[in-house]
Amino acid sequence: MKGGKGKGATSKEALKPVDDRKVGKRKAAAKVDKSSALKAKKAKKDPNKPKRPASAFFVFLEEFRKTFKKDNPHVTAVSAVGKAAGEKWKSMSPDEKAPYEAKAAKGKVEYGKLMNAYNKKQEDIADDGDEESDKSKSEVHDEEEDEANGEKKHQSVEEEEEEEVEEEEEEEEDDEDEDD
DNA sequence: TTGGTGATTGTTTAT
DNA sequence: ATAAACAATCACCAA
Repeated sequence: MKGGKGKGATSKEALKPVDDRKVGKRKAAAKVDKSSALKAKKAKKDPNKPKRPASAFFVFLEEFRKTFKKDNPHVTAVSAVGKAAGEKWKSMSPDEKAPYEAKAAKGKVEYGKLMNAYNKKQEDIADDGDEESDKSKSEVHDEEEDEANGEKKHQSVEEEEEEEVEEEEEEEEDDEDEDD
């Protein structure tokens, strides 16, 4: 065993300082921390900034909400669904989560493409320093094509799914008759 | 009227 | 590598 996979890194998992509800309200903090972004000049909002893909848990959560709502039409509290979903999520077996993870992984790939385009744009803006009006004449057509085309993500895609997960997701959209 | 909060976990990103 | 923030959702309360 020479190498051992231990790797230096702290083998100890002492990470997890924030165990509790986490920052509690990141929202509030986020607002306040604008300084980090506007430390430069103006907090430029990134309209192209791709939102983070839903994690496996969120994918499951969406569906779970549906079920939960059906069972508890009265309960509409987000916290109620979150707790129930989290509890069940941990109770779910890895195989059950597999399909959710698969979808999440896929979304992650697309996110990589968006990031590529976004990243490129950021660089473009950075070039000027101030994005601004005169640059606007450049116009931004959706420039996300070649680069995003089949760009293999450098991130190693571990395909350790020995289990054949049916990837055929048949979405039957049965019209739910909205009873009038 | 508007929007922020609450709660879950996972992923993403920046330092 | 680690810490922190953020991803969706929906009803309610405060200013």
